[in-house]
Amino acid sequence: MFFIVFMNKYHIELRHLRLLQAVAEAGGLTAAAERLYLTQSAVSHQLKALEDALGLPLVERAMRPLQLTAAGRRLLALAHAVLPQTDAALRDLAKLKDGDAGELRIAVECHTCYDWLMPAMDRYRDVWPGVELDLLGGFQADPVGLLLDGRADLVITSEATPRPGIFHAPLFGFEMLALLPPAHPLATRKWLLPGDFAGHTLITYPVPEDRLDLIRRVLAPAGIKPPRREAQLTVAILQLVASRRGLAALPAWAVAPYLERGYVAARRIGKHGLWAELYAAVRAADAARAYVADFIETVKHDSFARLPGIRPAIIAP
Amino acid sequence: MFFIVFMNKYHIELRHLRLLQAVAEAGGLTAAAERLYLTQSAVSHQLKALEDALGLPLVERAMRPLQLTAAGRRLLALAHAVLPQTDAALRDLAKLKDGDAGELRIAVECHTCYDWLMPAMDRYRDVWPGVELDLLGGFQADPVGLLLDGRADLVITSEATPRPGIFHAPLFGFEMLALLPPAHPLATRKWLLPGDFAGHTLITYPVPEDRLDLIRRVLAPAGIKPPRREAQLTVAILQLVASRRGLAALPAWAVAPYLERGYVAARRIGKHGLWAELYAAVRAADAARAYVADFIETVKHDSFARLPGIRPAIIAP
DNA sequence: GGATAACATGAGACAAACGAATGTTTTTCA
DNA sequence: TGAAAAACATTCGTTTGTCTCATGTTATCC
Repeated sequence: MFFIVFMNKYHIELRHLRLLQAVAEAGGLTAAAERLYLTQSAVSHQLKALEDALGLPLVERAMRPLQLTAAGRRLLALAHAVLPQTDAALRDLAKLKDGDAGELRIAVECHTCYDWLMPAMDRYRDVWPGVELDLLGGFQADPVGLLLDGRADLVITSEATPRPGIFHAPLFGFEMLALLPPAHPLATRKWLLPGDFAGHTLITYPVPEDRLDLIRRVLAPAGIKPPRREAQLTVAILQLVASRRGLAALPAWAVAPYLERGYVAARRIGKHGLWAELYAAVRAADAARAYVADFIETVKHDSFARLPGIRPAIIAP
Repeated sequence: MFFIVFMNKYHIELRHLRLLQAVAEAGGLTAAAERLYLTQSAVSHQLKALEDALGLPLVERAMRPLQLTAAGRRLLALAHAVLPQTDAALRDLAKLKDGDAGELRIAVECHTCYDWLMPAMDRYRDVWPGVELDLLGGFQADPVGLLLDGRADLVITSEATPRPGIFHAPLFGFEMLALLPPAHPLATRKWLLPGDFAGHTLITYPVPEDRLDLIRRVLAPAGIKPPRREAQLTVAILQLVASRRGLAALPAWAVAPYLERGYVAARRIGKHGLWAELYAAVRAADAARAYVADFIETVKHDSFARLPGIRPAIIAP
């Protein structure tokens, strides 16, 4: 045979662009694998296959955190151009299929969640103008019950206990950080242990103890019951911590702007940190509706783009 | 289990967009399959899988030629937006790999080929401004020999006889049509047989008989040797046919504009027509160079977009 | 300089894609 | 209108590709 049949102009696929985007955003293969719900091995294999096919390295391997090469950046630019167009097209197809109108009454369990929910809702409104969005106010003892009552259509919750007729879509995992005054003695520590909270007042939102992850999952098991003081607003909690009235625990994303200004200090709770997860609960009958599924996708995508220190949700057992 | 895990948001791939584009351009699954170098079965399977995943039909099946549905047209719009961007990115990556400069001295065997070669070269120049393009003029007895002599870098030829060190890239297949004066008695026939040429003058380009497909593959095997008259230019040949000086055979694409005006009539040669193929011959060492491979791709793509009545090349044995 | 986290690699399991053969529907033409 | 031809669909077996598991290697952090 005198000549090679080189018909096989390698065919790049959207899968590869999604991979590269995840690697670039997550800053590493392992983190990218989590986002894509794949193993690290699969990501490594796929990236290598892509690089081999192109004949060019896409990431600088001899350095961590990983950096993209010039070729990688060019392909990432393609991903940024192409993937949103693809999403828009799929959204249009979904509208052709199920219609573009609907109603979404949203109840929120977690106080700080409004921080990211508002911008996500704004983005959602742009692409689903025909969907009526409503936010339900006030504290709810059993927010998921609102779904079954027909008084809400979607609930943001940190509980994913399976219930008949309810579908829990995982959103993301986030870290709760302990907050202390800037010059507090505990600030010398890399992370805090349950005992460190003894003898301090705990400043919290006005919710029952079993809704506070720090108490339910860390302090109560260790038999520690610090006195509580309640505040309605995030800024109020921060102000009380800064003025040495006690300690608090808030999601990392909620305090990031205050940490930058040195207003308070933050430390991990336990060596690996205290992680919680958020879910969007919907009626099972609604889970397949395009405007519902896309709201959940929008929230996830928007959160990963905006919130620091969050990680993909661990899929429910 | 109370709820479905609907993680599987279907992942559309570029392969699907290429498929849909091919179906839309070719006007049917079978023709699309030829262009994609797949079987009709594979195309049917893939399209059905895509439609099932989207939950929407993309083509109107109860009607031929096939028509796209609204959903199909929306997805085709995505393909038209996305695929050129992808090609551009891959071209940029190729330039990163192999550089963006080169030299391409092109020899052309077939007289009419300039019709499509010129516009294709213009398009190529836009994306490879660093490549020096030259057209070699004059008739060549052995054009592929120019490659081995180092006097040309690419030859457009209808011969694909394997030769050491030469790679033949198939471009496309085209039909040779017999041309006759508009009111000629033979014009009542659906197609012409070898015997129909007996007793008529054959008007041809000034090349040896073995370069004329009509003589070599149809008339000579049938033992028919009509008198020849030569003309340099395509319009001259057409003018001679129109003024009843004889018959001719030219590629379908070359005569299409004249047929529309009723200047001459055209008929198939044999029931299934007389088909020929064109190849781009390059030195094997050059076949992998990005600027060479992309020239070939550009010619193919441009030809299919512009030339009527061509079909994908049958891959060489 | 050892422990740890992150990436690479090889082998096997599994699923998706493809092709050959064949069935069905639509179109064409007598 | 009815037979032949062309085009699309379907079934089944094979091939190809993708993922995971287990393990090896490399970089980073104290």
